[in-house]
Order: sequence, then C-alpha cells, then structure tokens
Amino acid sequence: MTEDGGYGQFCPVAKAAEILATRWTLLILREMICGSSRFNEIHRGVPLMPRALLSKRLKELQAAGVLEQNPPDGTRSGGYRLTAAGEELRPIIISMGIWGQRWVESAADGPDWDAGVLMWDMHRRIDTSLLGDGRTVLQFEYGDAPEEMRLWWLLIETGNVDLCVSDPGFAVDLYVLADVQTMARIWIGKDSLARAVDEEDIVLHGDADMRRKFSRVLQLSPIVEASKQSSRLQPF
Amino acid sequence: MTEDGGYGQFCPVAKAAEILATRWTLLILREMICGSSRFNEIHRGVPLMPRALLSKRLKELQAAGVLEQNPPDGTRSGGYRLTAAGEELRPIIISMGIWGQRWVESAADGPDWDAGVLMWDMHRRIDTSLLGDGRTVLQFEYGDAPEEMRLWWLLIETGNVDLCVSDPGFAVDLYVLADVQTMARIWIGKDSLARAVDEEDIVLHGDADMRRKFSRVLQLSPIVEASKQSSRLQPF
DNA sequence: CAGTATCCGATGCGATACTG
DNA sequence: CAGTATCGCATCGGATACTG
Repeated sequence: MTEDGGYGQFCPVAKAAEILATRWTLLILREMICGSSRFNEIHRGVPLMPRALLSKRLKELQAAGVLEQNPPDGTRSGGYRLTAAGEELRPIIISMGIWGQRWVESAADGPDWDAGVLMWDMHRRIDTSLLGDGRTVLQFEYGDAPEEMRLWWLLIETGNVDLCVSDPGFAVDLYVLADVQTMARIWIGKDSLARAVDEEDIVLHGDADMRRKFSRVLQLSPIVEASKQSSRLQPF
Repeated sequence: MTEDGGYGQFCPVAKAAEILATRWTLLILREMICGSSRFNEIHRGVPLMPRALLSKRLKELQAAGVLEQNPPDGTRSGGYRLTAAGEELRPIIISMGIWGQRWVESAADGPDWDAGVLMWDMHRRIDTSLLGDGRTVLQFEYGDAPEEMRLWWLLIETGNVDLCVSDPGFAVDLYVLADVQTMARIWIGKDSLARAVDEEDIVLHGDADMRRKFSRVLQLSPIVEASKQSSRLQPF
C-alpha cells in the first residue's frame, strides 16, 4: 500500500536516498567504481553479503538507471557497468569515503576485519609498471587472522595481478608479515609503511630490490589518493 | 551475533555507510542542514516517519558524533545541532540531492506527494527582506490535494515565517492556486514560475505589487541554488 | 512541547541449498 | 561462473497511548 521503500517526498535528496540508502548498495557501487564488473568479482568485495541479495540489488540498480549489463560475450554474462548516472556517483561515494576516514571512530580499529576484503582491495592497486616482464610473487602472512585467512599470495605476470588463497607454487620474491589491522591502517592512510617497517610492525624479507620497491609497488587505497586532493571537495 | 548493522569492513566507505545508509537517516540530516533543530521541527520534514524511530535515529547520530544536543534552555530541550563532522556531510548530501534531481526518473512525477512537506520546505525559503515591516499573508490552495491538505497559509511578520494549516484570520495579500505537482516542480527547478503563470498552471491573485514580487519572495530549494554552482562538485 | 512505551503486522535481510 | 529458491527471524513501520 505504501508501495516499496520510498519516502513519499519530492525532495531530490529523498529520491536519491531511495536508491542509495539501502543496505549494501553503496558498497556495491564502491566495488564497481574500483573496477569490478562481474558478479563474482563484486561479491569478492562484499563477501558477507548474501548472493541472493546481491542479485536483487543489481537488478534494482539497473532499474534505477545506475548500472547496466554488458552484452554477454559468448556463453557467459558480460558483467555490469556504470551508466552515466552511475559515474556521477563516483565523486559522491569517494567523498563519503573521505568523510568516513576523517570522522568515523574505529574506522581503523575494528576487531573483526576480513583479510580477504583487504587483499582483494590491494590486488587492484599494484603498480605493475615497476615490475619486470617476468613473474613476481608476493606472499602476505597475517599473524592475527584465523588459520584459513593467514596466508595470501599476489601473483603478478605480464601486467596482470591474481589474488591466490593457496600457494601458487612459484618462488616468492617478497614475504610480508603483519597484522591485518596494521596492514589495513596503512592501506587507508592512517599509518605509514615506513613507520611500521621501522618499528617492525611489518616485517619484509626476500629480494632486496623488491623490499625497496614495495612501498611504490603497493599503492594505497583510492580514498587516500582522493583525500590528498580533497580541498576541491568542500565547495560549500 | 553479527552485531548491529555493520559490514565488517575497514573500508571508509563502509564505515560511512554504516552511519548514513539506514532508512530515514539522510532525510533527518537534510532537515538539519536546512535549518531544523528541534524534534518536532525535524519531524515536520519527515512526517511519515514514526516518532519513535526518529528518536532512535537521533540517538544513533549522536553516538556516531554527527549530532549533539543543545543545552536545554530553561525547561524545554534545546534541540539538536550538527557537529563539525555533521557539517562536513553538508556538501555530500547536497551533492546527492543534485544527483537525484538530475538522474532520478519521476523525481518530479510522484503521484502521492505530501503538500505538507512542500510547504514546510518552502516556508524556510521566504525572503522576508523584500516585505515591509507589517504583516504579510500568503494563501496556497492545492486543487489536487485531499481536503485537509488543500489550504495553507504563510504568515510573515517581523522577519518571521509561520506555516499555518488553518486560516489565521488576517487579510490575505496573495492567493496562490496550483497543483502540488506544479508547485513542487517549480520548487525543485524542473519548471519555471514564469511559464506556469503564463500558461495558468498557477494562478496568482491579490495585491498587484505582491504578485510582481512573488517570484523573488519565494526562493527555490537550496538544491537548486547549489546545482547552479555545481561545476565545482565534480572534482573527479 | 519533546519525547517514551508497547504491540503488532509486514518485509528486508541473512543462511542454506540448489540450478543451468 | 552466475545466479535462484526457500525459509525463518530480526527489524522496520504504523498505531495508539502515555509521561514530564
């Protein structure tokens, strides 16, 4: 009778909120903005979200004109892409990230973070141009993570970065040992890699050249990059 | 067990979304941004929201550091105000409004809008400096609204604007007749007052001087003002 | 005015299992 | 890989009544 989840208001903020202010929706858009396009890619960014609900949200966002489906290539679905309307949410969502980082207590102190989400985020921010043509393997070990989340590998080959949850078997160029919290704080710019290495909150070992390059190979969260230029984001 | 409504992620967008992406929350903040501060003022901006839920949300927003309570003045509560963190949401919420206006289909075509919310919004945007020291009364009649929402009065006196739902009894300076949709479209900048008057979608009658001044006395939604300068809002 | 208390019905959400 | 189907429950939402 009162229809779906609307607010019954003409105010454009209400209209935007009807689309954006439902659970998980902003995180799906963050995933898309960060470069995911396929169903399972998106889901890796929000692993705690029920797949059925992800499916539902993707439909809603299509109906709202924020996403559309790519034409299927051959047999499998072509994934999703942002429409022009969706692209214009990019600065808004990034602004929300900057705000969250600046103001939300415990934005970097949560107890139960998912190392998988962190690794999935990080694997998209490897600057492959600094690595040679050959294969590079980085191994991450999180001392505070549960058994099945302790070890991760980034396998970098011909400009492509794969995230592995089991040992890919190749020689490891760099071992990274840290707590999830430490790594996450660095990732979102709340801590510096240099400091963490100095104080041995992070231990790097392996190829000496790779150890030196690591701070440039692993770029930080897009939010951190954006917030460096965020003076432009406070126009009012 | 999975705690409250969190996402279990360190991403700052997720942290912001935990606070902002719950039902009604963005509309409460919009009300605060537009100048409401007391409980019942805020509620007039979201009349369909259960008061108990508004109370709960206000507590959540205080816990999140977005709002705080003003010290009670005398016997009654002092209402609420945005903290510094809350103030920094202003450009984000206005951006969402601009986005909603630009992209949401039917942002100006809803069937069941609330004339009360429209009037409540508009009463805050009367430029009292254009009116003399005496009393000014504007009467609005919405032909398409249900009986109890048809007639509204703005009573302007010594720079103060009161919204009345029953005839205040004073002489009316200007009568405004329109449909809620027409008025709402003008209010959010999707239609122009001049056009609507020309084509008699709106009929003004009463004091000739007041008829002439009306387009300047009634300022438009803050979203419209903001979107005129919105080139600054697309920094990425 | 500024909320709180309670009850009840609808549904959004999460968990699990299943399919082409 | 890319989703669907089903089910139970917690939360939301509406109504009503009550308090300082």
